[in-house]
This record gives sequence, C-alpha cells and structure tokens, in this order.
Amino acid sequence: MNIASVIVDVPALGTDREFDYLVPDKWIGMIEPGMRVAVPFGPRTIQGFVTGIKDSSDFSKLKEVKELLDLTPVLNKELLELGGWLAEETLSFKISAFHAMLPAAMKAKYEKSIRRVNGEDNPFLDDLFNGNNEISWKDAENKDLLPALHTEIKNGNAEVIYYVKNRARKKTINMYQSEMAKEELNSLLESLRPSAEKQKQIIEFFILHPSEKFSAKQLIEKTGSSQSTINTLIKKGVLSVSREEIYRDPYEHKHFNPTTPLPLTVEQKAAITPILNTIDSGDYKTFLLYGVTGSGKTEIYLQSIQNVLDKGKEAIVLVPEIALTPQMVDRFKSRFGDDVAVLHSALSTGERYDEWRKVQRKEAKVVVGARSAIFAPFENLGIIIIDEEHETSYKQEEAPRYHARDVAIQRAKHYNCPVILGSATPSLESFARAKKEVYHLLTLSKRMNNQALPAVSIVDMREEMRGGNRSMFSRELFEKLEDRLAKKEQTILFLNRRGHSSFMMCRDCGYVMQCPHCDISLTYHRYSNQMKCHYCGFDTGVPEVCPECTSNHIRYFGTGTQKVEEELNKILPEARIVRMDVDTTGRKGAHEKLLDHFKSGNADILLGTQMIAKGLDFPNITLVGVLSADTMLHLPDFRAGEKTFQLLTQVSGRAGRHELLGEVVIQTYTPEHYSVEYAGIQDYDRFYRQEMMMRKIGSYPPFFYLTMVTVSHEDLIKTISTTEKITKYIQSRISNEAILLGPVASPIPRINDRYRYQCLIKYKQEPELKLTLKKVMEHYQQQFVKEGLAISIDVNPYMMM
DNA sequence: AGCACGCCGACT
DNA sequence: GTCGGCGTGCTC
Repeated sequence: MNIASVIVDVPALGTDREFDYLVPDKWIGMIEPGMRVAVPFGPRTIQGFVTGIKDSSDFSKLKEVKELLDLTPVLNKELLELGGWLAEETLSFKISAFHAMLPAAMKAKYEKSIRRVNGEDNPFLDDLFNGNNEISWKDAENKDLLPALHTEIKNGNAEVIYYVKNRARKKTINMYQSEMAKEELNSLLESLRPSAEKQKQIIEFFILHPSEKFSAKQLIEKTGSSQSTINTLIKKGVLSVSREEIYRDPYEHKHFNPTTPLPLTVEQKAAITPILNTIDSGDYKTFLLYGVTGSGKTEIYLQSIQNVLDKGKEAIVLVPEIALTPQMVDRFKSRFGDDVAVLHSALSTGERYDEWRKVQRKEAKVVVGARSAIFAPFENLGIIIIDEEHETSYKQEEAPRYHARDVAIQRAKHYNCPVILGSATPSLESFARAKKEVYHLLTLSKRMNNQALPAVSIVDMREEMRGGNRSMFSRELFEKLEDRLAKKEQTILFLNRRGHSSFMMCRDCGYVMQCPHCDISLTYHRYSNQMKCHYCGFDTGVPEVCPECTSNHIRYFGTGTQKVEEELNKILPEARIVRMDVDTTGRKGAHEKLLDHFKSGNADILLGTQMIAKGLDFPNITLVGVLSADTMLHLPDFRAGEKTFQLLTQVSGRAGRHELLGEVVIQTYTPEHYSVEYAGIQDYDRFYRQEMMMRKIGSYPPFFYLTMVTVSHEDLIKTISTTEKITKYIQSRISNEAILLGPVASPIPRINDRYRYQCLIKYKQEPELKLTLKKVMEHYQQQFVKEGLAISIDVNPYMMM
C-alpha cells in the first residue's frame, strides 16, 4: 500500500482524473484518502487530494509524493464520495468540487523561487543573488533579474523551487508561565525594590499558580500589571513564553442568554412528531415544513436538533446568507451555546477556517451557515434543516453549480436522517414534490400568538398617475406614513432594487448611457458620483450634456433608495429614516448597527432593498410599504412570478408580528397580475395552482428539467456558429420528448466584450444527456483554449441571464 | 492551468 | 547565423 491516487489542483478536462504517486516509506500507513499532498506535476509542484491508497499502478514511471499537507484527512470518506457525485451531477471538475467543500483557507497558495545550486566562487552569482542563497520569483521579476537567472538555470547554477503553501493560518498567542520553583520566586520577591509593585504582583500570582500558563490579557486583568512589566520579567528570566493556538471567535464579545424549549402549540406538535419519529427510527425522509410567517418554524428546528444532539448526532442548519443576521444566530447560540459553529461570508478567511475546524474536531455539533455549510465535515449527521427553502441563494452560480437542497438530500440519504425544508412560500418544485408525496408535507397555518395576518391593500399606481399624483408615494401610503409618525409606530419601506437602479437618460433624444463592454445600461452611483456597470465593473464620470444630441436635459431616472430618501425628506421632513443598501451597509457590522438603531426606536422609517425583507421581527412595526411590486415581474425569467409572490408575502410578514396589528400597502402598475393579487390576499394555494398551470403551458419546472448551455466569445459570428453546432449536436442525441430552444442571444447578450449565446434543453427523462454534454465539452476542448471560446453548462439553472 | 518543446520571422 | 514569437501537447 505505497501508491496514492491523487486529484491534482488543475481544473481542466485533461487533468480531471486520478494521478498515481509513490508514497515515501516514512509516510506509509500515515497517508490516508482525504488528505492534501504536494506532488510534482510536470515541471512544477502543486497541491492534490489523495483519493485512494493502493499497491499497484498501471503507470510505470511514478514520482514520489513530495509533502504531506495534513495529519488528519480534511475530507472524510463520505465527503470524498460526495465530491465525486457533485462533479458528476454538475458537470464540473472533481478538484472544483473538492474546493467548494472546504473553507477558502485550504486552497493552496503557490510560490516560486530560484535557488543557487553551486558556483561558490562566482562573484556574478553572489551579485545576482545579493549574497543570499535564494531569491523569490516575485523579487526577481521586480528587479528584472529573470533573464539573467534564466541563463544561470540553463548553466546549472540555479534551479526553480516550487512551494505549496497553506493559506490557512492558525492563530496563536503568547502564553506566559514561570518555571521557577516557589522558593526561588519567594526569594526574588524579597530582593526586589519596594517600588517594583507590579512585578511583585505578577510573581505573587505565579506563586499561587505554579506552572500554569496565562495569556497577557489574563495576567493584566488579574494582577493589574501591564505588558511592559511582563516583558521585564521575561528579560529577567522569571517568566517564559510559549505560543499556543487559539480560535478566532467572531462572537467572543457577545453574551447569549440561554433559552429552554418553549411549549409547542397543537399545530407545532403535530408537525414535529413525524420528524422526531424519523430521527428515532433512523430513516431518511425529506419534510416540507410549510408554515406562514410567525408560525414558529424555528422552535421546531430547535427542538428537532435537541433530539438529534441527545442521540449524540450532529445537525446542519442552512439559512440564506441575507437572513444570517445576528438575530438568527442568537437563537441557536442561546439554545445550544458553544455547540454551535457559524459559517457565513461575513467572516474572515481565518474565522471561517476556525469555525470549520471546530466542526472537524467535533467541538461543535451544530452548524448554522449559508449555502456552503452544507458540506460541514460531520461524520454522524442526524438532521439537515434548510430554512427559507425557496431562496435562490442556495444555488451556487459558479462551478460547481450545485443546489444545496440536492446536496442535503444526498447527504441525508447517506446518514439515514431527515431533511427539513422550511418556508412560508415553498418553491414550486418542492411543493409539487410534497403533493406527489416525494416529500412529506407538514403544515403550520396559524401564527403562534394567533395574531391575524396584516391587512394588505394593493394600490394601482396608474390610477394615481391619472389622478395627477406623480410622486412615488400613493396617497394611501402617504396618509398611512403620516399616521404612523403621529402614533410613533414604525414603518418599513421596501424598494426592489432590481430593475430599479437609476440610469442616465436624455429627456430630449431618449439616449440611455450603456456600458461599452456589456449590453446593459450603466447605473448611477450618487455616492461616488459615477456611472458604473454592474456586470464588468466599468465606471466613468457622469455626463453633463447628452453625448448624442448635446442637450443638457440629461438626468438620472429610476428610484434608488437614495432618491426615495430624498423625497421622503421633502414630504415628511420630521421623519427619521434609516436607509439600508449596499452603500450604507458596506462596512463590517454596519448592518447590525443600523438595525439596532431602528430597533431601539431611534428611527421611524426603515428604507431598504432585499436585505430588509428577511427575518426582521420588531414589535413596533405596524406598516410595510412596497414602493413598486412589479419591477422584477418583467425579468426574462420563468420564475419571475414566483419570486414576486414570495417577496411580497415575505415583506408583508414583517408587519404586526406582535400585539399591534399590521398593515401593508403594495404599490404596483400591474395589480391584475396573479402574483401580486394572490400575494395581496396571502393565498399561497391559489398562487400555486395558477403558477403550476403557467409552468405546464411553458414546459418549465417542475414539469420539465432544464439544462442551459451558454457559449461566449469575443467574436459574434464565432459565438453564433459554435452555439448552432452544439445545439444541432445535442438535438441529434436527445429524444422526441425533449424540447430544445436556441441558439438565442442571452438576455444580456454581451458581458465584458464577450458575446453570449445560449441553448436551453427542457426534458423529463434524458439519461444520455450528461454524456452528450460531456462529449460536447471534450469536442470543443481544444477550440476553447485555443480560440478563447468559453462554454458553461448549468444543470437546473436559476439565473436565466 | 502552466510549462517546455519545437518550428518559423526580424535582428546583432 | 541567433533570439524569440506562440502553436501543441503533456503532466503520474
């Protein structure tokens, strides 16, 4: 057993397979599948994942494993298999799948340097290396020494060394202890000058705590001394220093009040019983927990997890990134304390790595996190919970393009444990599966405090226009805003950012400023006073006159949050407004601060985008206004109606969650659209039936599966012709049941100077499709690298752009 | 993805 | 005659 199969860190078609390496004697028995290694690959050294250990190979000229990068596997057997499955399902490379499963800190960092090998009496080399033995590639490049060094490499006087470095840094701190005996310390005390008060205190402290280790912080706290006193005692040889690894704890300064399980309502009991039974019997089962906002889904999660923990098993809770607010984390930390690890994108690389390691070392039993937390390295999973199941952020939009829900089910099947999908507005796919009894449906139809759902009124903004109101606030919304201000109650104003970003338009000739690299209009950013492209990052100044007709009637259109704020200030000058958008929440912790500010009653109106739609639960909110409900209804996306319904329902649920009754005002230009209408009367079932009909007519999920192939290239003709060829090839290899659309230009036909064409495959059962798509990839492989063609395949896409 | 090997043009 | 352009093919 001295040969290791390795998946190397090269995401390419030709290298997407195992390479075999000899294991040096010193590591035989130590090296295990799931460990990272550094291996020679061609002329360089790169990272790889060991996937297997065997005692023979078909390849005769094996090289040796160069370095062992882990002492314990970072991927257990289950996760290794899951990685293979993931690559297969999403048509991506195994190495990409492995990386997606681990914190970014595990990704290798490569460094090159040039080392001198001989020629001791060579002054030229001395000069070149500046008297050292080695020079980093970067330095050599900066100092323009590469050509000279290249010659020396050829001459055999120097060689290139490849380093594989770990990005992961374990944080360490200094720990102090005294190795002196009690008597020694005592006599030292006597000998000190009386004024050396601080030193004496530390020495006395160590007499009381012999051979114990303390951090500087602890010592300063307990003895009232300072770092300089500690340093003095080190100099004197009284104290010694050692490094000790610590975890970066993002919640270090937070106190969590412990909570105990709450009594459940009749409905909750009925819902949790089948879950607990499944946990007890040790079966796989997926539940769809369909519960209106405020019906107590979280308490069901918490008590199910408690049950799992009591059995010595572990739990994963997924929450959409945007909803991973301190409020949500609090609930889990308060119930399960240090058993909880939190994984989300706001953590630094180091913090994420530490939280991940807590799981790996079995120091945490519950993981609460965003999408990628589905890969938490547990080995005895007892339950997986996906809250807000319908959220599109569970789909990863880069390779591997996986959906966390699919991964959850795959893992749950392996561990024979339940999956709970929770939502007040389930995705059509999930609800359809529940109806077909693929998932087990659990319903919570009542709010916990039996509070009535808020009264919703839908305002037709076209009527307002006809009535002469050209402001962005309808009369009804304005009156209600005034009323809340008078009553000192709070309001949330919700603006859908998509399709609402402000763009520049000339009022005379209708010119709209476009990105020169993408077919999309530029967005006006008031903060930096610039026009920016949201796709490629291009930015430019704001024009004073129209570039087309030189008219100076050029101004920005659309209603950004800033503009709404300005108008609010005009019409309700006394209102205190908190605005939440990318501009005001950019800095770390800003999000939380703004919310606290609002919560504590220091503001009357919370104005914001998507991010305020989720999870907020403040007692004093009695009015929710949606400024325009239909902005995303017109996006080229078959889920537009579903997303609109979900969002409107979601925001409405923010009002009147406690004693005070809530009201919701939805402003729209299309009140007749069923998504708006049914969100208004909060009727999911009718929405579901209507939307299912639309999906059936359009042959969309859940009736059909989708796979999208997108081709991009700098040259339009090349893009079209390649997409055409690919489409024809696919057409020839699918059944008559399948529908093939395309080639057509993508909804955004050009990004970053690359044209984009796509074809969409709709199918019910096409077992050969994966193979066909693989063949497409292989066939165009050479062309891709050679001509800069790019192809992306998205199985079950969520972004149709 | 890198990197080396290899075969054709413009320079000392 | 060489330096160097990037096409081609491989990496255990």
